[in-house]
Amino acid sequence: MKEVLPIMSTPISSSYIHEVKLPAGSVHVYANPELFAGLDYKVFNMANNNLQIPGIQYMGYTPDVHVGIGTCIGTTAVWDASAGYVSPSIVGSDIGCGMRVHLTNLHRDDLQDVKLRRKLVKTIEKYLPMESQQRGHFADLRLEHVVRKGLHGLPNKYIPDSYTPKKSTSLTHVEESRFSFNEEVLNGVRDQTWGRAHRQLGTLGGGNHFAEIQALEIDEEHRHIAEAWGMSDGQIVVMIHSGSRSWGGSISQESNQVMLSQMQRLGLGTADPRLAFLPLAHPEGQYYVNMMYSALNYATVNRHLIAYSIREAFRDVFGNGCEMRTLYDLMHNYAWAEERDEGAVFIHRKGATRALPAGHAGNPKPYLATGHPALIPGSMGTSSYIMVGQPGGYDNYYSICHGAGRARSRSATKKLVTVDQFASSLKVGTADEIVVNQRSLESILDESPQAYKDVDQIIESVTGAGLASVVAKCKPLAAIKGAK
DNA sequence: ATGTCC
Repeated sequence: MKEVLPIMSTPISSSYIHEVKLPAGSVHVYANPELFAGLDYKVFNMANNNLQIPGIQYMGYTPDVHVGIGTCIGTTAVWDASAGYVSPSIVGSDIGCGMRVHLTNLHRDDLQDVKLRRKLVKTIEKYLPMESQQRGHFADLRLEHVVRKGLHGLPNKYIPDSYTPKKSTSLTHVEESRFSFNEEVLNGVRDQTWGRAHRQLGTLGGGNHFAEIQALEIDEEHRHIAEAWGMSDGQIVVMIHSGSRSWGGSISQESNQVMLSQMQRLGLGTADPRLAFLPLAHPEGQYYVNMMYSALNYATVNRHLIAYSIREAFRDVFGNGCEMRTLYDLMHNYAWAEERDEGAVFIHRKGATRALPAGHAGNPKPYLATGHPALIPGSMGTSSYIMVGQPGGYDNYYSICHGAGRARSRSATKKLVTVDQFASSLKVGTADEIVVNQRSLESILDESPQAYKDVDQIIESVTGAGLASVVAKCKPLAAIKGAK
């Protein structure tokens, strides 16, 4: 592929916000000077390809941006909501991939003993289903109800706080509890796809997906928000990172192929032959949007069920008085319509988290006054963050980072990092050990912190650019990774 | 990310 270099880069209002002008248009990059200087030129090459899609109104990069298939992870791309385009490449293969945090009534001191952390991890392994060894978990669930109705498709027993409706947070403290769509698209789904997706419900999956037990460190400046959200220093929380498993995977793959062949017929294309897109109004564009929404339902329910299993394990270890209410569930891979000052727009976020500020009408009701929690995972063994949006996010359509951002490929990481180095970053063998469920660290070596950029630099870029603020830092005590 | 080749 031909190398495309930025013609000009102009700082906008601060050294943290850059407008990079390319032959096909411009991309706004939110990054501190150090991260900006270290960006791979390939991300600009990729931006230039994406800017060739007709009618694009805006493109932004978050500080954790890195090369992906067709489109960088860390992209926000915007079209008109009625006359625009949709691209599975700018959603990402794991449709609905996202984060969830639950608040417990336990304190860091309760988990001081490394043996107790080991017991907790073992118990979570017992309750958390694995696709490869199903033991009848969730046999009473109808997958069809789940993909059609999201959290509202679950029987009451899976809404753990449903017995106190006024205090229930399972259905209210989420980005969306149900995505509505034209359900006719489901008629064409193969039996095998239904079956596999049902077996995978409530499972973590591989790659960078995880469940972590963390302890909170509240940011002094935003303590009032933490308190309003029910968070306190040393509080134990459960953070979950997962997506729509093979349900969303097959939608991505099939729509990519179908769209690329339709594009050929219509004479559409960019310099990147893998970059798939079609007009929103095209039947295959409509098909993708509808199926994508079913995957957003699947992904939200999947994280909910992972939390349900972990809650069962916590109650097994700590007794029935152990609470685990939902703080929030939100996604970083999707496309949907949003209202703006200028009218309705169709926004893609690929590895970008929406962080709405206080008072924004897009907040779910419980978070209207404060802004909703924006959940940002760190790399394994490093801190994660709970943030809140700031008004300065408007220009970037309120998108912030989605994590540390990969610094090197999985294969390059495996060559660079030894198992001993990984073990030492997890403090294995010490009283502070971050207990991991996997027996062989080698199998998840490509997830070691050395594979990722420094999450603190990413967060500093987001706060420095005025996009969002840190409400709490989350220090990991134990991590559960999915099986390969 | 992933049914890592229906």
